[in-house]
Amino acid sequence: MTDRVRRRPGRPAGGEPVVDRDLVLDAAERVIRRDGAGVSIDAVALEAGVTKPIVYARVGKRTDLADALAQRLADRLLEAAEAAIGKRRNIRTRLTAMIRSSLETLADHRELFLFVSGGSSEEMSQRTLFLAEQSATPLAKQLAASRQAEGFDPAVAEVWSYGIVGMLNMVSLWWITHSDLPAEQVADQVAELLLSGLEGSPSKRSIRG
Amino acid sequence: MTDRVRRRPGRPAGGEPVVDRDLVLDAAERVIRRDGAGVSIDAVALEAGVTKPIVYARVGKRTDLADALAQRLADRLLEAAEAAIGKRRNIRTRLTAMIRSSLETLADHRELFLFVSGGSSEEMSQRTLFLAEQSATPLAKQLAASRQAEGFDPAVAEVWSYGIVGMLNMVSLWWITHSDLPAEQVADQVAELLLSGLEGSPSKRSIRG
DNA sequence: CCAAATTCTTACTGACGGTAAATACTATGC
DNA sequence: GCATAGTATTTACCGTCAGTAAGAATTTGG
Repeated sequence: MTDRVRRRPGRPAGGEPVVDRDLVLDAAERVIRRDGAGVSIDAVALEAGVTKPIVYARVGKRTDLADALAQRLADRLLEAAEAAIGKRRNIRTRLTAMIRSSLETLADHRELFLFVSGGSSEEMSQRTLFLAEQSATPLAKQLAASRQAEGFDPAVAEVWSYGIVGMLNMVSLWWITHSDLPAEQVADQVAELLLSGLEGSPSKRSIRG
Repeated sequence: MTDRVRRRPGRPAGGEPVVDRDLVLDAAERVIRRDGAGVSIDAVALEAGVTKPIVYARVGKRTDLADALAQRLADRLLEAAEAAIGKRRNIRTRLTAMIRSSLETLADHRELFLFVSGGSSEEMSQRTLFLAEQSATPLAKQLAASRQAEGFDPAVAEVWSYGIVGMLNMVSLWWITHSDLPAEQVADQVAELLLSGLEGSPSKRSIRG
């Protein structure tokens, strides 16, 4: 696995690079899943069967690697959410399904999530916001539209979508690392808060304990 | 300031340690505020007028430093929130004041916030959760009590408080780094979402655009 | 068959977290 | 007073890792 035979140096036949960017990213995901979020670039290179400068040539610095993996994670989150929502029409059902799929997807990519969420200070906040933005933008659009349709001010959409993403982010982090409640229950509770708020009419619905 | 004259090695006169833990932490805050969240331990030591091993002797590893500073930040957040809430009784007013003070406190300690939120993956999540827990626990207690009084299941309190803290966290990060809306307006919007939820009765209140 | 272009590796640098060992001072016993 | 023990501090070091420069191996073009 890690002691894969290394290429000899030299220009490869056919004028094609030995590994392309996606293969490096795949390898990065594998090794992060296996060895945790603290992997070194050397470990990624080893897993990909190449050496460090190749990783730099294909994907760039560590920050760029994290950005690229964040993009992949965002794509997967979006895809999973769409699949989970499916043909449901009820707003609460849709929201709950979305939250639950988000929880489960992040749990499935636990170390990748930690890798992407980690990093040093400035870079990390940029990336977190990027990830948030990816998830938040569709949300914000939908929110703005529906708010406007109901006569609300749509200006809340931006703040709200960041807020919602942050809520999901933190709950996921907590759930993944410190809780063993079933995903369904957590999703229900978050959906309840998001839909009805803290003052939500008490008689409206009972929450699973 | 940084070119402070260095002591020669040896036990200092008077039998008193040269600096205590709090002085090191103060120095760390100063240098983080000045030079950003990416500071090295050497820089902290230099700012404190001592050398690296002293920093390790007083506060421990980098993680411990971050933990200690997170604790300070949490204290400050709590203090500011209590001062801001003051004698207000209305729940919406209280919540809005709390959110606004949180935004402004974090903006005031921007780099410190980034330092504490940063760090490497596993450590960072621990600390984020710790910070969240510090802020969330009082909230959770209050929530549980009031929910129970209204006939709700209080089990939502834990999930909700992490969710609320996450929302605040992300909105703060976004606001600090990417927005120039007035704090008051952002606080209003977040409070609206938290109190009434996405489905909040449209006629209830108009939001400042 | 030689030269140019390309791809990859070896080998290095610089910075930083963390620690061991040496150094300088105080305090105590005789 | 003087040696001895003890402690606070610095110097000097190690290992790791991100990032890069220089060189080796191979193919393509003439």
